[in-house]
Amino acid sequence: MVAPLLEPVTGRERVLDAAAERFVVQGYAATTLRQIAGDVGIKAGSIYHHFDSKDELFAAVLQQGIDVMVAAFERVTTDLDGEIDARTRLATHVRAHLGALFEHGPFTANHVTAFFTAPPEVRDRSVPIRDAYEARWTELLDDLQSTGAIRQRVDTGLLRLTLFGTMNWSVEWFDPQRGNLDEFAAEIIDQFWNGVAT
Amino acid sequence: MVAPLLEPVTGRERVLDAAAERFVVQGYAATTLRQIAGDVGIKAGSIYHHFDSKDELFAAVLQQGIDVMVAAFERVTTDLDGEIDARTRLATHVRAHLGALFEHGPFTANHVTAFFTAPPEVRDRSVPIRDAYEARWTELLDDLQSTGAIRQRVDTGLLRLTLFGTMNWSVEWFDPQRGNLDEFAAEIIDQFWNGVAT
DNA sequence: GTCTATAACATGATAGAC
DNA sequence: GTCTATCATGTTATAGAC
Repeated sequence: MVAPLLEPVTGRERVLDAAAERFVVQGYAATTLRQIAGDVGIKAGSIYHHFDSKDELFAAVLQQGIDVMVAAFERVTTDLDGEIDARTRLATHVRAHLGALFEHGPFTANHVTAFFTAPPEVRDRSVPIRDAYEARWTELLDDLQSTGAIRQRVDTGLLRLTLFGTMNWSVEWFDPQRGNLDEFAAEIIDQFWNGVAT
Repeated sequence: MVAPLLEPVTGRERVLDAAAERFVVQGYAATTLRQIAGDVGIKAGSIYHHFDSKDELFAAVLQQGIDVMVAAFERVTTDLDGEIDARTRLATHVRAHLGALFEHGPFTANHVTAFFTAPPEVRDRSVPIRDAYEARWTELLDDLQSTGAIRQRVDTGLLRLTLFGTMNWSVEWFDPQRGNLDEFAAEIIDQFWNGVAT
């Protein structure tokens, strides 16, 4: 578990942190503004000074989650500068994605556990936010294919969805306390890279 | 779109059908009992004559969805009797799973689109229901591995989760009106079976 | 300007009498 | 099945404290 860079100081940050915690374990519907307010030590109505609605509050949580994911992706891209081995590049980004999910607090995990607990309007509004991150993955996979490391027959769009499905779904069952994230990432890569057939 | 085998006759069935439709497009929280009651032509309170709570109603929808999935799996297993080609067996089951999701009404799709919109208690209570279906997949994959068709190094538990992630997530973006379900299933199998590396 | 409390309203889930 | 009542929750308006 990596501690947040800065302890929340403003009232808005405190509300945002409490909301992320509640949403990720209880989901959108089961979380009440009175609970969040109680966690922070204020009244429900006061939340409306910081956010226009429960929807806006949840959207802000998702936005911060994506910001963390994008930052993790960019950092790894920089670290990989000069690396040409395709499998290493893919594996490093997979590990970074899993790290963001499991090692950077409740904001990123909300995209998996709570995203679909929100009303459709909120989800729809979050799609463009996610697109920014997904575009980086599409670019990566297309690049790996253009250099010849990934078979031409493979649809990189489908591959991205497959990878995301595997990585994100793992939030539901993988326990970083018991399992090793490095080994887990390695297993996923082996399966995707080589296939399952003998 | 395959029509339901029987038109709903009892009041309970009518409520269940209306609920499945509402839940799959609006999610759990955004669906009100008044909407469902209105669709059927009764009052909200009257739903409690058929179901003990909104939670129970949603759980019943999920249960029916799993029943359809299990039935589809069993039917294909029977059809495959004598088939020994491992890739064909896997591909046929993948196609059956996708068929259940896209061609058998709103009940099955609720397990993807609405499952996580429900409060955690409802989700937790549905896990055993899903386990019955997932156990059949585990058995299939283990069998394919024991016959030597799937590499020993592959974790069949992870493979099942990977396959489920890919197939279920496709509900969010695959449009059976535009795409061909047979070709889609074939692409997935190719990717999983052979891997993506050159 | 920034943050919060209070009170009131609308809607929805739910229980019970009929 | 309906009808009525109750309680929780999102939301708004208003006012008060720093």
